[in-house]
Amino acid sequence: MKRQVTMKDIAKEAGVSIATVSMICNNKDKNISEATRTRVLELIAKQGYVPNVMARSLVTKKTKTIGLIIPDITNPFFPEIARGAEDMASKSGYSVIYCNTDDKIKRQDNYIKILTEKMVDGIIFAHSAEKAEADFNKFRIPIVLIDRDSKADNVVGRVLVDNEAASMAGVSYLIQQGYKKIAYIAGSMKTKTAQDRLAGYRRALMEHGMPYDLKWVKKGSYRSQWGYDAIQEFEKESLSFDAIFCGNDLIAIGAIKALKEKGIYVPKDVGILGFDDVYLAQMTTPPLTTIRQPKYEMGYRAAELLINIIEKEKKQEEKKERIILDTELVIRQSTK
Amino acid sequence: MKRQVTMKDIAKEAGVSIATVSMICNNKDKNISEATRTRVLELIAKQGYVPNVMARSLVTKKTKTIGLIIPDITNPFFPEIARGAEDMASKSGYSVIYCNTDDKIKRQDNYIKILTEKMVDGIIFAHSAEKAEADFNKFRIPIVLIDRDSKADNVVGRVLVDNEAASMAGVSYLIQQGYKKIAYIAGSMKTKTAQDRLAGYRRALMEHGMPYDLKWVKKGSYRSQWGYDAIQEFEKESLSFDAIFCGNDLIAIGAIKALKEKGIYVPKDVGILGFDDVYLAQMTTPPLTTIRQPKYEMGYRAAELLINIIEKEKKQEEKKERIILDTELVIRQSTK
DNA sequence: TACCTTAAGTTAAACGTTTAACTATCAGTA
DNA sequence: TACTGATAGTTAAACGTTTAACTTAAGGTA
Repeated sequence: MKRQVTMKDIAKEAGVSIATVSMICNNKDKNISEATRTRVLELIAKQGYVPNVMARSLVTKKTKTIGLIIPDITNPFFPEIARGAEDMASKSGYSVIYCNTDDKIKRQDNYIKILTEKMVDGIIFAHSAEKAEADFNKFRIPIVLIDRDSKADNVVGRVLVDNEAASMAGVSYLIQQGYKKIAYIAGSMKTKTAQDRLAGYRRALMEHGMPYDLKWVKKGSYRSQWGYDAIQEFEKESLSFDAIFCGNDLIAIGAIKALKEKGIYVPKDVGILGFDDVYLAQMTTPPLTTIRQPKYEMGYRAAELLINIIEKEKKQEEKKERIILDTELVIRQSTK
Repeated sequence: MKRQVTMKDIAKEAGVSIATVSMICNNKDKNISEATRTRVLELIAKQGYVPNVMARSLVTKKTKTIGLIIPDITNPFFPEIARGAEDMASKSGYSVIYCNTDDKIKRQDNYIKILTEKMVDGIIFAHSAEKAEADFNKFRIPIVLIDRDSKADNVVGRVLVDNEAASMAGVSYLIQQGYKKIAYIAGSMKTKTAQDRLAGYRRALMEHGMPYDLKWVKKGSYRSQWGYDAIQEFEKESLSFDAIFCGNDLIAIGAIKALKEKGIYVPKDVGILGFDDVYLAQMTTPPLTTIRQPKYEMGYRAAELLINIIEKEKKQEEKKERIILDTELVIRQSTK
C-alpha cells in the first residue's frame, strides 16, 4: 500500500503553497491566476490526488454522510424508502450509513451513539416508539422522521402519510363493496403509525353505523407468518368475517395463504385489503387490493428535506416541516 | 449547538495530560493508576464526552467503516445479504455505507471514488461484469467479492455459491421428476453467476442425454416483469415445454402469474423451479420449488472475512480466501 | 511623489486525536 | 551509596486539511 498523495505533494511539485492548492480544490479560486489553476489541476489529475475527508471534516465539521435508521431492511417496505433516500443523497454528494434496529431499543440506542460518534450530518429515522422521545435529546444533529410520527419536538422535519385517513378510505371502500363483517389483522402496535391505522379502521366502521368490536382486531407483527397465524386464531374462536383489512401487504399475503389452505376463496368468500403496495402485491394470486404508499418518494423527500436543512443551517428558523404525502387505493382482485 | 466536549476538556478537569485520557479511552492503561483511571472515566461519563472519530481516523488511518456495493437493494435477494453483513459488521464495531449501482458502470465507478475518498477500510462488492476487472486496481483497500465472481486478482477474498453445480442439481431434479422439455428463463447475462447457471442447466441436459437448444433459453433481467414477458415470447414462438427453470425467484413468480392467466396450471401442466429462495417464495401459490442460497450467511461471512483481513493486516500472506457456501434444493409445490 | 487598489498569492493556527520517546519518583538491592 | 527497574505519567510531533489574516508587487491616480 503506497502512501496517499497529499496536498503537500501537489503544492511542492507545483511550487505553490498548500493553501493555494486547497483553494483551487474548493473552487475558491477568485485570487488564483488561470495559469497556476490549470497547472495545479493537471498535477492533481496526474498524481491521482484524492482529498482526505477525515482531515477536511476535522476542520469543517461536516462529513457529507447521513444515517438511515430503520427497523429491518429485510421487510420489503423499507428497501424502496432506502433507495429513494440514497438516490437523493448521492445526487447531493452525501453517502448513507444504514442501521437496522429490529425495533429494539437497545440496538437503536447503540446506533444513535455510533452515528453521533461518526458525526453524520443528519439522520433519517423510522423510530421505534417506546421511550423514543427521550433519546432524541441526545442528538446535536438534525433528524427527519419518516413513516412513523412522534411528539418529539427536537426534530426538524417529518415525512409521513396520513395513515388514519388512508385506512379509513380503504375500509370505507370495503363497506361500499358490500362487505359486512370486516376484521383487522394489525401489525405491531408499538408505533403511532399502527395506532393511526387502527383509528382509521374504527372511524370507517363507526361512520357507516357498523359495530366496532375488539374481538375482530388481532395485533401481532408485520410479517407474513403473523397473517397466516392470525387466521388460525380467528378460526379457533370461530369468528366469521367476509373481509379482512391487513396492517400491511405481508400480513395480507400470509392471510391469503392460510385462507386458501382452508378452501376459502379470495375474493369470493372473503375480501382482502392490504397496506403499502409492495413490489410483489401485484404478483400474488389474486393480485392484492391495497393502499399504496409512495415509498420511494418518502425516502427521497426525507433526504431532500434533511439535506436542505443541513446545508442551509437554518438554526433559529427551525421550520419543522411536515410533509404529508398522498396514499392511493389500488384496486386489484383480492376484493370484489 | 454547543461545542463538542474534547479530550482536552477532560484532561484539564482531571488534572492530567491529554495523552493520559487518550490511553484510558483506548484501554492502553498499563501505566495508569487505578485512581486516575476511575477519575477520568467518571468525568467522561459526566461530561458526555464522545471521541471524535475524524481526528482519530486522521491519525490511525482506520475508519471502522466498510462499503457495500450492490446492484439494487430493492431486489429481495440483496436485503438479506445486506442484513447479514451489517449484523456482523456492527458486532465488530463497524458501520456500513450502502451503494446501489443498478449495474451501471458509471454509478459503480462513482461509488468507488466516493468510498475511496471516505477511506472505508474495505469493501464488499457484488460487481457488475463489464470492464469491472480494470477498476479494482484503483483500490488500495481490501475487497471481498460476493455473489458474483471475477477473474480479478487484486481481490482478497470471495464468498460465493457454486452456481453451476446448484443449477445442475436443480435441473437434474426436474428431469428425474419426469419433465421432458425444460426451458430456461435467465436473468441478465452480464455476470459470471448468470453464465454459470446457464452452464449448469446445459450440463444437466447433456448428462441426461437431452438436447440443449438455445431457442429454449430466454435472456432478460432479474425482475418479475421479465418472467411474465418471457412467457408471452415463448407463446409467440409457439414453443411448448413442460417445465421452466428460472434465473431467480422473481422471474419464477412472474412466469407463474403469466401461466395462470393463460389457464396453464403449475405444477400440473408446467413445473417451475426458481433460484434464491427469497422470503416470499413460500407464500406464493403454489409455493415455489427453488434453489436456496444462504443469503444472510453470505453477507455475514463476507463481512467476517473482510474484517479479519482488515484487522490482521496480513499484507504479504494475502490468502485470497474463497468461501463456497452450500445451496439447497427446497422442494415445494411448483414442481410435481 | 505619495498613496491607494487589486491581483495573486503565503503564513500559520486550528481541528481532536494517537503514539513514540522521554521524565520523575520511589522502592529494592548489591 | 549508586544503580536498576517499575510505576505513572508527560511532551510534542504528526495526521491532512481549511481559513482568517497577512504580504508583496504591480498598476493606477491625484
